[in-house]
Amino acid sequence: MRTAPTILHLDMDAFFASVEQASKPSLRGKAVVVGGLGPRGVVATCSYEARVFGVHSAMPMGQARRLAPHAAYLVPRFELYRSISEQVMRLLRELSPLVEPLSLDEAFVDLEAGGVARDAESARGAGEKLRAAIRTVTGLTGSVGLAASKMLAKIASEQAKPDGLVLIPPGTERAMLEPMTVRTLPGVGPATGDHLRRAGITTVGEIAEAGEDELVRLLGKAHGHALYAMALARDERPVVAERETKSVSVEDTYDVDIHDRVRVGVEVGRLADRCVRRLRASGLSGRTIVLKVRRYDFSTLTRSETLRGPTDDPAVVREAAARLLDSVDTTGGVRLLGVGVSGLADYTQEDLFAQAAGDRAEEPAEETEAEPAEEHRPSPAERRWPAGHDVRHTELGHGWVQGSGLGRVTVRFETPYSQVGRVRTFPVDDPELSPADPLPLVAEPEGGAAQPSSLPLPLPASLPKSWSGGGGAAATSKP
DNA sequence: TCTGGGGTCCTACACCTC
DNA sequence: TCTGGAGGTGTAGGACCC
Repeated sequence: MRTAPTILHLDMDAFFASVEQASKPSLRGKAVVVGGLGPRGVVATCSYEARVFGVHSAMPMGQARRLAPHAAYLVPRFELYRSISEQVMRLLRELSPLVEPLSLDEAFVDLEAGGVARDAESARGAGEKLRAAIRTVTGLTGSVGLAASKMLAKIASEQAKPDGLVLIPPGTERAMLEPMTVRTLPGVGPATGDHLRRAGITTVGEIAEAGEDELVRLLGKAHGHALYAMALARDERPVVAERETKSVSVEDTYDVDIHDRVRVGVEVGRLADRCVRRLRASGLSGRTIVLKVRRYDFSTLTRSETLRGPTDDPAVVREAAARLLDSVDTTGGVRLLGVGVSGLADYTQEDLFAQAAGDRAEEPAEETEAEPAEEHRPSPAERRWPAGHDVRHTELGHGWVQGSGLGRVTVRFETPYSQVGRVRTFPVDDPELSPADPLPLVAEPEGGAAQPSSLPLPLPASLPKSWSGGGGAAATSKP
């Protein structure tokens, strides 16, 4: 393990919710919950103000609404979050070529590989400059952890939240870890946590005391060895810049369980098409087709089939998924269906079966979302005007959708740079109202690309010209 | 109260080949 | 020739992460 705390973990604070607060002045300082708004939606992220009421990620939306009835409930806008994430990742790459993104709002950086830090002092300096640059470029806050390994850097950034920086000095790691709960360690979730608790192990120190053999006996070889090493603060995993994709999948949870077997088949076909579109967009093909079914009672099963060679042919994937569905009992209803492809390759093998199926194989339509099934369509108002999305009125200017329904849409007219705006309600088909692209969170400087000279880090190129976050977010277009 | 979506990794077992 | 492993592959499920 390295001797200097030169691995940095960045975690943006309440990312989706913070982006929404930055783009909507009326939500600043308020409880904001972002997630699926349907009857089976869950919370993706919520602001710190919402957490005060006990709301947290992965919580069912209904429960969140009971805990925080006055919070703002918004549909995620992944295109917008992705574009802001790219700005942040560019700042990280200014520090080092070794940047490992974990998600839109989290990444590891190897500062030593970038030559920007050799010791605790220079690492801390780089971390503080990064936080300042993120704030300047995006207007958002991120928390930074610095340590000699990935595991410890991640624990440090967790301690730093919100809007802070924590550095774990080398040599202090074991003493720091000992009293912490086992759930602090990556890879210990509810099941492993319970397992350990039943064996009388609740702290990291107790894992170390129990010994490696006992851990392996309790949790199996891989998990046991890994956890024991982590408890001793041993983590040699390098920061890896490029990760190969191992599988591509799509799935949908339905607002109401599907009982009709024909309809289940139709949905599986749609999911197969969507999965192939994603596969092709990444220039990939795959050999193993996986069907996932979650039944009415939440029991989940998967069925898979491995083909002779990789394919990206929609007809082949549809047919394989249909064969897999034949082996599944769906009486009682299904709440979720999914189709995935693994065993990926970056080439396809024309197999005879695909050629035979060729005549029947029409290309999947170039749509971004499959049409939801007729009987579960969201109302036209909800579909056209998702909560939180940006709109433009010919006279009143830029705003966002506060809510819609019953033929009306309520809009608050404000921008990231304005005061709190006023609310107006319109008929959903008002010709003066149209969906709009999100605005950058930080106003571009006068005259375009010119940047102030006092910035702590070089800025990336000016914001993307096309901010295409408008229509795509999934939650309200779900069947 | 009622549990998303998109992934990764591990384990266990059956089956096959050497 | 028979038999018992070892090891690879395919399949299913579980846990975990963000």
